[in-house]
Amino acid sequence: MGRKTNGNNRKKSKNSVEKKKLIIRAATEVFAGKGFHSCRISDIASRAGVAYGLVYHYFENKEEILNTIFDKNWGLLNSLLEDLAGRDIPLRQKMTELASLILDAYRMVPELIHVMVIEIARSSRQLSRPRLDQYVRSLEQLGSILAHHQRQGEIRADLDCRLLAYQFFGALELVLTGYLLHMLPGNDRDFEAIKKQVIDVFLAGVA
Amino acid sequence: MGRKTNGNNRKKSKNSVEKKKLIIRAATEVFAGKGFHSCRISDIASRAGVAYGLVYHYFENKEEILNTIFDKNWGLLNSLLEDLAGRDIPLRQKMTELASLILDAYRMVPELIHVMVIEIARSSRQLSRPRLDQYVRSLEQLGSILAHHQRQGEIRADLDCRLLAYQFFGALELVLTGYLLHMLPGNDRDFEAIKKQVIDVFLAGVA
DNA sequence: CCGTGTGTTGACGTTGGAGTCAATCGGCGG
DNA sequence: CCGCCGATTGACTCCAACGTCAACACACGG
Repeated sequence: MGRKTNGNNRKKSKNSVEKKKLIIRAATEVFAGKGFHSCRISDIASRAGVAYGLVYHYFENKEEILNTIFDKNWGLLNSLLEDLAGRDIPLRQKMTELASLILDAYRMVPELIHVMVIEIARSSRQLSRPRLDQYVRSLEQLGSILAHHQRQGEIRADLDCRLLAYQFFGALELVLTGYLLHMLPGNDRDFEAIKKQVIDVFLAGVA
Repeated sequence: MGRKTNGNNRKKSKNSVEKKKLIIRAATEVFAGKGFHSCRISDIASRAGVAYGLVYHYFENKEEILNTIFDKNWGLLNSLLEDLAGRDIPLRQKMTELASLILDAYRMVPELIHVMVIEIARSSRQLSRPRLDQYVRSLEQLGSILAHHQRQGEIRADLDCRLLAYQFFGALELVLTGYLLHMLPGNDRDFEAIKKQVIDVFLAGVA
């Protein structure tokens, strides 16, 4: 299968990195399709078109695959949030960028988002500590962004911003779940309308 | 263990009904503690203080236990929603009753709510059809309640009530999750404040 | 007082699937 | 051309947990 191993470093061939990605992609699809718990390593291997044992060559176990998927992608969300915290733009624009990242990501790679939202976020008990911390960090970050705008008078003073962050995230998340479970029908035009409504209602609610 | 089997019907002694409840209670605690997937039947049996095999005397398998828990309690939610749909009271009062049912239930039996929210609602793939249907039905019911008030002019005409239902539920749910995962601290006083804020923001947002 | 039933027990057989590993492949450097 | 070493394979071992089942307990009716 491998071709030229060009002048990279010796330890990891370029090919090996590709293989790892291949397995991650396959795992994402399988997790989305059968769920994390009910799929077997062999499902991932055969979906990726590699031997059973190879999965263990690249990953400790199933859990580590899930963690890898989570870390890489949740990191994107966190860095957007950190970025937004530093920028001096209207609240609406911040909320729009946040909602866009999440909803657009779904449009691009629905299986990935399925795994992120359904399989990981709510596993609670088996959600390993680092995972939970990232989750919490996102919420806290959003909370402090909101608090900043509250000081500017854009948000009513009597509201708890920490709680508001949970409310907004929750609303976004269940709307997404509706799509994931095919409860809500939707095409691209609808998507923009949804984004708009979620943000409008939130902003009108806190103003 | 058994005492008098009084003049009940012959098939099921009163005692047997109690035993079944005992197992359900134990299962709820265990599910909440270790998660549905990672707990064993033997965990439930020993928590209930009964023999392993007895669990199979009362239930087909682990899945059926979960379904039993779900059905009984989600039914309560659905009947409240149906009730609210028929009553002629202000929107605020309806939302308050709904939020109260959910949040107060948590205050009474946190482990149960933990299982309902975390373990069941988001299992999606393995969520058996009847379960999913009940879930959807609740959302639809709330959606039509909102639509009714929209016709009365209490909700802006440009909003999609179906989507609003998802937004409200989602907000409530993630706030609850915050508590369940101990991300949000809370005592009884806070609880009322939270309920108020979630409803206030929603109503202000849709008005 | 025995016979029948449901209630209850825990050891046992089975199995799905995780994780191991010895063997083979294949590219690259020498 | 050779030998090394990472990449790759899939058969095999092992075990946890499921679900079964034969036997025992105990209450009641006859």
